[in-house]
Amino acid sequence: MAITRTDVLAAAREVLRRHSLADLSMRRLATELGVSPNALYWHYPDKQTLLAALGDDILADVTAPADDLEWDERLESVARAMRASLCAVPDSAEVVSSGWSSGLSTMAVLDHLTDAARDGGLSASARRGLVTAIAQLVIGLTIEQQTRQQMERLGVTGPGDRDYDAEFADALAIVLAGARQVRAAQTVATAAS
Amino acid sequence: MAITRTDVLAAAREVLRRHSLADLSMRRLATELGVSPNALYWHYPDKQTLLAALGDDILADVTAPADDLEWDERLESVARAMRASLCAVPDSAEVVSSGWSSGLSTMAVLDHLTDAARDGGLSASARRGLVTAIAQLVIGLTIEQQTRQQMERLGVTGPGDRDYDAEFADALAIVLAGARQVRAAQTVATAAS
DNA sequence: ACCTGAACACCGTTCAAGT
DNA sequence: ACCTGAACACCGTTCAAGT
Repeated sequence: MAITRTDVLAAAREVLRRHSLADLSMRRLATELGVSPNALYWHYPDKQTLLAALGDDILADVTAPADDLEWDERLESVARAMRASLCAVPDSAEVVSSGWSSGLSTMAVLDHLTDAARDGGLSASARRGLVTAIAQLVIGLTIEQQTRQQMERLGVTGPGDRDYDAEFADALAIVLAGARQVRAAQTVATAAS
Repeated sequence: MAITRTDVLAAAREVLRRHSLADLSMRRLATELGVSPNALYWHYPDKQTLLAALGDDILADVTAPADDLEWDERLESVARAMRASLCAVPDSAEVVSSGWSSGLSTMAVLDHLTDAARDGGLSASARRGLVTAIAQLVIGLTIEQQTRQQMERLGVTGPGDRDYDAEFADALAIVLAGARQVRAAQTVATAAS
C-alpha cells in the first residue's frame, strides 16, 4: 500500500512524541514507515519542506477564538491555544520556528492574532508589532522549555527551577497591557484631531 | 603553534561571516584552523558547548546601559544593543538561541534587562515576564531575518518585503508600553495600601 | 598539554531503474 | 504514480597513540 503525505506527518509526530527532533532523520522516518528513505522524496522535495508542513500541521488546531470575547481576550486566547498545541508535541516549537524562518510555512495562526488586533482598532504598525511580540514569545519560550524537557528525559540534566507557565503568563500580561495602552493612546490622538 | 579557545571562536565567527551556520561543522572549522577535527575536542567537550560559548562571545559586547537614562530607556537601549550585536554576525541569533536552550550559555545579557526593570520598581514576576518578552522578541525576530538574509545571499529566494527593523521597533514599543503600564498599576496598588 | 590517525555510526540527497 | 538500490559527499564523536 502506498504512503500518503498524511502518513508521513503522522509518523514524524510519533517520532517526536516517542523520541526527539534529533531522532527525526529522513532515514529514521522512512524506517518507521517501512519504506526506503528515497520514498520520502517523492512526497516532499526535502526535509526542510517536510518540517514546515509538520509545523503547520501541529498548529492547525489553533482556530479562530470565540467571538463573544473582547479583542484583548481573543489575543490571549489565541496565544494560549498556540502554546497548548506546541506543548502537546515534544520539540514542536523548534519545528515551527524553523518552518517560519525558512518561509516554507503558511504562518496561518498569525492571522487570528492580526484579526483580533484589528478588531481592537490598532493601527497597522501596532498590529504588526503586537503579533510579532506575541508569536516570538510563544515560540521562543516554548523552545527553551521543550529543549529542557528533552534533556531531563534523557537524564543529562536534573530538574530545572524555571516555571515556564508562570513565565509565559507574566510575559503575555505585559504584552497585552502594552497593546491596551497603545490602543488608548491612539484613541486619544484620534479624538483630538 | 598551539590553538586556543579564542582562536576557535574567532574562526567560528569567520565561518559564519563568510558562509553560514550550515557550513559551521567541526570538520570545516578544524580545516579553517589548520588542525585535525579531533583537536577541537581538546578545547571543547562537544559542538553544543562550543556554540554556546560562541553565542556568549557574540553578545559579550552588550554592556550595562548608560546610567543617566530612565529605567525604560535603559531597557530599550539594552534590547537594541543585543539586536545590533546579533545583526553584526550572520546566523548568530540561531546560535544564541541554541545556547540558551541547551542551558550551556551564561545568558549574561539578561542581567542588564533585569537590573533596569528592578530600577523601575517592577515586581519580581513583572520583571521576569518583561525580560522574557524582550529577549524572545530580539532572538526570534532576528533568527527570521538572518535566515531570510542567508536565503537571499544564496539566491534561493528573491528579496522579501518585510521590514525587520520597523517590526522590531513596533514590537518593542508595545512591550515597553506594557512595562510602564504594569508599573503604574503597581504604584497605584502600593499607594492604596 | 595538545594534537593526529583511524574508525564508528550515522546524515541529506540524487539518479537511474523498477513496477 | 510511487518506490527501490546504489552511491556521493558529508556529519559528530571516540579512542588509542604520538610528541
